[in-house]
Amino acid sequence: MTNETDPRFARSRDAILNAARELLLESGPTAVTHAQVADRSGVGRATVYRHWPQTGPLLLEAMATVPMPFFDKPTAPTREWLRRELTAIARQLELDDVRAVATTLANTALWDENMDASRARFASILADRLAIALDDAQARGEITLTLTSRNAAAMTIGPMYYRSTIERAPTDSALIEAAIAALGAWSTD
Amino acid sequence: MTNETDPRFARSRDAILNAARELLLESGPTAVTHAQVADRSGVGRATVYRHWPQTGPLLLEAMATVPMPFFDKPTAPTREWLRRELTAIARQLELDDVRAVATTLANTALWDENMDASRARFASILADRLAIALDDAQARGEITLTLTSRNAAAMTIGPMYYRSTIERAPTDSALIEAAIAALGAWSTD
DNA sequence: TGCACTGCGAGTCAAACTGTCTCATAAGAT
DNA sequence: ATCTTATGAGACAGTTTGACTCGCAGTGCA
Repeated sequence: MTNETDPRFARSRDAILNAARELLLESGPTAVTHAQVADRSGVGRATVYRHWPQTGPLLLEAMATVPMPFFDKPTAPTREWLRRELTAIARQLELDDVRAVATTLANTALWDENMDASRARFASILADRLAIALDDAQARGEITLTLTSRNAAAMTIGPMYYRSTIERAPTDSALIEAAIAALGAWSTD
Repeated sequence: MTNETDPRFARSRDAILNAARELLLESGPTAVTHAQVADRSGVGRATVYRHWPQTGPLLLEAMATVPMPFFDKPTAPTREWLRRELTAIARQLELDDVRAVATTLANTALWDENMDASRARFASILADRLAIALDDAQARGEITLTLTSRNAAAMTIGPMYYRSTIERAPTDSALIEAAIAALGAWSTD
């Protein structure tokens, strides 16, 4: 049967995933078909079927190859860390492929349960990491939260996400600062 | 040729649009094909082609039949009006069809310029209305904005949009209050 | 180096789907 | 009552889809 370690297998797999990612970025999720992926990757059509009999999982794995913005391990002071992270996320959201993956995830998840699981995983990683960082910061007296820490992700990423996907414009630093300030009262020292 | 006022024409058109909207809601934008719309609407396949030779414009018009949340005409006091409007938008975002239209718009707009024009129109209506209302409120001394009024839509709708489309959970009132507070310093009288 | 293994490309094939056209019908206008 | 015209049904070629073959060649092992 299929040997996962065979270099030929790995080569085809990579070529297919690359082509799928390119197609998603250039023409959207509907362009990720067996035929188009085969053409683009130079791999035979039958080979694409062998690796991914359904295009859904292929699209899912292709999306996973795009590095998505996450909250890195928090450092002190939390406010500076948060500012850095949010700025990085804002910059990421200006990249075409990140926007493509994010909006495809949000949209496809409404009808595809595998995609929905992926969305949920992504959302909870972001929410968890930020909540932990903020709870720690509060414990250290850096901030007095006016918001549940579970609301922090929506409050900070939400505006940037809306700005880049609906308003389709870059996020300015004023928006980031306002979001940081909205989390609670930061101690000024 | 085609007579726009012919009741037969209007009947078919309505049936087609309804079927397209239902298909979008149930199975996503890829389900809006001539064949499926014809089946669902009970209209002949040729008739669907006669009305909309391309499925793109059909999807666009079908989406326009879903009532999307907008900022209504502002009333005083602005803070109460804003709270009411945001609460209404949050409730709208919990409806499946509104979420389907919003995320389909954001996603499809990345590759379809007609969809992108629709997205831009929608975004600027929201941003304009809110900006005008807030500038007026500031002129009347109700608030001192800490944010450009152009940033207000992203700051207020963004968190709710992220919450409903990425985190897939209802918006609580604390999130709305925090967003309102983040706009600036409200006069307390 | 030579051999056995197995993933691969190319091709075939039926089924389904797409887009276009024709034609008889009946709903609607006059 | 008669003319107009949107419609449904169906035919049709061209394309796409998904499932197979088969000979070939890259790979691991002796």
